[in-house]
Amino acid sequence: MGVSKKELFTNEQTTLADLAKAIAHPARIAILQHLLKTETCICGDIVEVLPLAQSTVSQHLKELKKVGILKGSIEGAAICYCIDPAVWKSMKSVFQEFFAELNECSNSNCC
Amino acid sequence: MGVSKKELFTNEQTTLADLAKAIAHPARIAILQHLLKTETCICGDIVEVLPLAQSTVSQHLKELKKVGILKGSIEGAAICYCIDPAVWKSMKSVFQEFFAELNECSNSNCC
DNA sequence: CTAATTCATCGTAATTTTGCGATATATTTT
DNA sequence: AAAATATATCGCAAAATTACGATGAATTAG
Repeated sequence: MGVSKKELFTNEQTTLADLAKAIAHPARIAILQHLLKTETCICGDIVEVLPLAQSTVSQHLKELKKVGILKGSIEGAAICYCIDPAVWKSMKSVFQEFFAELNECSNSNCC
Repeated sequence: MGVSKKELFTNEQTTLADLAKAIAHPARIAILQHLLKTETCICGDIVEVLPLAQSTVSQHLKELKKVGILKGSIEGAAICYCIDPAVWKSMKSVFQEFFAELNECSNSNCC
């Protein structure tokens, strides 16, 4: 049974896994890259740059909002989506620290 | 319909998404952390450090092998799992470059 | 006020992921 | 050769993800 066993892992492990999951879809990468490229917030043209239906894009935006990378603010009829720089930097650190942990293997038997 | 539309995205986007997906589960983070902590390859005690069945752990190992972070070598009756330092470093770079792309938003209307 | 626009949510369906037990395969031990 | 050990794979079931169209809610335009 595909029961979720996430309660059996540490907070650090589930946090990193959740952050990774947030960017574990090309559509969400595309959304973030578009925001990074334009260097500003997006007020209404996200759906146009993605080959997906509006409702699907909205779901992906929701997942990015869930981990806090994106924040949306109401701007009249439109909603502006921005990358939260603080969360972005914190995410960057989390990944950086994880990837920094590698030391070369000292076991001459297998590496 | 949950159709996969990954062919509609760039290689860069799907590559990053696939790498993120590889570490998007606490069990796989735990496996990697254990390897990082012991600073050597693991020959046979992976299942013991995880709260999951042997077959489930084997599946998670398979997913890590799929993106190349892990490589396994037969060592008698056991199989030794090692982090591939080259793949690890390349992964580190991919994430680093992605996270380095942030410039502060220049739109004073919303940020 | 009404129509149009923008985005979220709901309902539904297909797909993928997660997990386990059972079984298969390979090696070592006895 | 037989038993024990280690790991992979199969088959299945539950859950999560992905996607879409339809609908709802809020705002702006006319």
